[in-house]
Amino acid sequence: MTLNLTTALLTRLTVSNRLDSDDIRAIQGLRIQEKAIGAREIIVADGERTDRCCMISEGFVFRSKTTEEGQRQVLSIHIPGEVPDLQSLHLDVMDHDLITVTPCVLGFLTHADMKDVTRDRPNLAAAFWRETLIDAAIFREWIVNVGRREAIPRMAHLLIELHKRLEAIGHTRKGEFGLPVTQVDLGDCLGLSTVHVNRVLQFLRKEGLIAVRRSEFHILQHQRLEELGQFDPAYLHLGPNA
Amino acid sequence: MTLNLTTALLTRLTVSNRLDSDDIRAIQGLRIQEKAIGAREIIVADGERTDRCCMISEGFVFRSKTTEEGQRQVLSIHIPGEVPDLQSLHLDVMDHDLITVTPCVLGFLTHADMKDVTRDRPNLAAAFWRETLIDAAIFREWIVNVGRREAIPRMAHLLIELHKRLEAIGHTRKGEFGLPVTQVDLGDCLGLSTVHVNRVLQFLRKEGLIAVRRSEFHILQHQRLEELGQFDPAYLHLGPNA
DNA sequence: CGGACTGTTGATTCGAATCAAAACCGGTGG
DNA sequence: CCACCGGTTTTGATTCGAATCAACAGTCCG
Repeated sequence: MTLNLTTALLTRLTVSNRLDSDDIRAIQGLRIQEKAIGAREIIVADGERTDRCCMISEGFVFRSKTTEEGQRQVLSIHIPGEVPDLQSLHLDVMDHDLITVTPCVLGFLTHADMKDVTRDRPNLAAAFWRETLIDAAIFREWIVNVGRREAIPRMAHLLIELHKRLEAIGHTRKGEFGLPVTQVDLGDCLGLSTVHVNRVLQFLRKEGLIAVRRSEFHILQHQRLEELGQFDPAYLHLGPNA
Repeated sequence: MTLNLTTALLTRLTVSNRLDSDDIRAIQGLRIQEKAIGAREIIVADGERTDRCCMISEGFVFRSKTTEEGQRQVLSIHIPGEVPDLQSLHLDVMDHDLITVTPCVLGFLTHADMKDVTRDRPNLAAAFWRETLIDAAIFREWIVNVGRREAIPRMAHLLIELHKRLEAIGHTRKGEFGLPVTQVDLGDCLGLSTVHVNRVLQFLRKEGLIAVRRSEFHILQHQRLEELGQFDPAYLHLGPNA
């Protein structure tokens, strides 16, 4: 069932890139090795070398680092269609962990194949390069989020970002999206303690901005939440290059 | 005097990339428009579109974002030989500011030329791609720094990082390096207030770890400062891909 | 000389971490 | 079916790191 894998990848790629029919055919021709994997499993660890990239077909994946004191910081949340370790194509050693948050279906692409297809099709090379640049843009925004925003706006910003990105690949239903993460996870994303995450979420619920039940997040007042989080979507670079 | 410009670029590129003689010739053949510019001047602003990239020949450049409340967060510090807006080649709109910290000599490369050279020489495309990936790796470490480290280790980490990067391009003299930034700047890099930056620097001086006079930083006890900052240089990806 | 940054100091406030304990939940197995 | 368990969420009390506020000293420069 490589079909679903390819579809997820193409859906995500065409959100931010203009691909012609030959590009699409080349993507469809890629060999992708499918693998289902459980929640909380390490895909690639900090310090490892790898000869393949991992595309997410279903589920959520974290990139994270853990400090010597055992404090974890999540660096990015990845959603279906993304290739969270695309950088391994040109950086030989992993400088962080890649770990599933939920049970996932992954598709593995060998570096050899990726190098072939990017050499043969400059437009695809540009598209994949661009994907890594968008990752970097999101990292930049996270630096601002963690460095300069207080807990409540920080959380608001994260939730809006996730909603926007999931919306772009059609994984939302009128403000609702499934995101099976714990409050511990959210704390690790935002550089906050679990206790404080809990209080921030309570505040946002009390204000009627969001509703959460189980792992379903529901954004009730988009406008107000975006203002609260000082959200400007420019950094997501959704939509193809002009 | 395009010679100095090209030298700076090549010095930096060969720190992290293996270039063959044809690659080097191609770089040397690039048209670079030189421009001297004062301190605290905006090179490209958030929201702008640009059709060229900016290479630093001399001086320091910040990438930064400013929140609605006027709080600035510095995203990265760039040193001679780097191309801090290389991402503009594939991201049409700037999502942050690029601003000089000191008087600088810059070299501008048109996107058209960059696209030509990367299309013709896949190895150079990979090298430039890799540069942007190393930028992203540094962003990731900054997320950890700002999100999970307290003020003193955070500062220690930044100083060690800068020393290592400057050392790689031969801009240090036994632990000393010139870095003409104010304490306000350091605060904006680290997500700390100016007052607290001052106290942290005093602590590091009192402990005999660093000495600062004017804009000259001197790292007196490397080992101890690295331990204090929990520094692991892997993320800098110095040295070419294995 | 005067003015504008820059660096320094002390007092106070505040946001978030930490500590500690309870309530809740979903699954497991008897 | 229910008791039990581990992980998660919630609550309250307390501590702590860093921001803020407010001066003041030092330095550079026109």
